[in-house]
Amino acid sequence: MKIASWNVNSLRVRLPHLLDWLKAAEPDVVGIQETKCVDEQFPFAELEAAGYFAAHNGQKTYNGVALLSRQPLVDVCRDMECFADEQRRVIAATVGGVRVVNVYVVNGQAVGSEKYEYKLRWLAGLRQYLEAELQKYPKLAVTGDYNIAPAPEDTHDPAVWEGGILCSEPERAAFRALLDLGLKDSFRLFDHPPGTFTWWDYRQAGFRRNLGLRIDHVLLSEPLAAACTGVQVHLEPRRLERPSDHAPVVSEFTV
DNA sequence: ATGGTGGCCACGCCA
Repeated sequence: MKIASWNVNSLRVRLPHLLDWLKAAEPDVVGIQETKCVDEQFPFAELEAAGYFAAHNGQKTYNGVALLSRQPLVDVCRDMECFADEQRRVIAATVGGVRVVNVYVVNGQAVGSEKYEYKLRWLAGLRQYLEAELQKYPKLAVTGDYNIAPAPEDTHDPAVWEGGILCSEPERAAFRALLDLGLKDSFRLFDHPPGTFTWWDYRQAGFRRNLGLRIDHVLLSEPLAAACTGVQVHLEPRRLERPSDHAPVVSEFTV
């Protein structure tokens, strides 16, 4: 079984890339972020033809998250009960006994900004939400664009990034608070080459120069972490013409 | 040099 996370930066633009990648990678479940479309524009038919059930929590222009699955998606939920939010950033569903929560965490723009304060409030809400989900579902996977690089080695140049947005201590503390619930950063269960990232700025030839960050993560509860056999970043879609600025992250399981 | 690239949408916002 494979559970993946991918920020596609507009699903309508990236649908051909997504369909090609689904065929090549054969993930069982995919959390998609930044669909940037309303539910009426979501390509249910194309994804069904590709063999995937889908659930979407969309809005116009910004944000928007979806779950794709080869098996039916059960008990779909589109908000965090404990945190009211007009922005569409969460979707959760149960697939074959595994609860999958897919999140698009607030970017935060700049440390100290209003959006940054919203990001920290949002992450506190996420912690509370996931704490309750873990009570209900021992097998929990949390896919997402977290917009947090957990450690200096998750940046191409700590001198540039440390203390700034995506890398500030309060953001990292909020990420650790999620792990403190009993979740594992699945990527760190395995060894990876230095400079393994999931996002590269479109500007300044960031991908070609590997000026990246690791900000997309699949967190796993203990039972799933114990069954996880590997985590990979798929660079192929990032090499294409008109790519998303993010690459897919795939966690693989024995079951 | 406070730029730069891209998506949305039609100008500025957001990342």
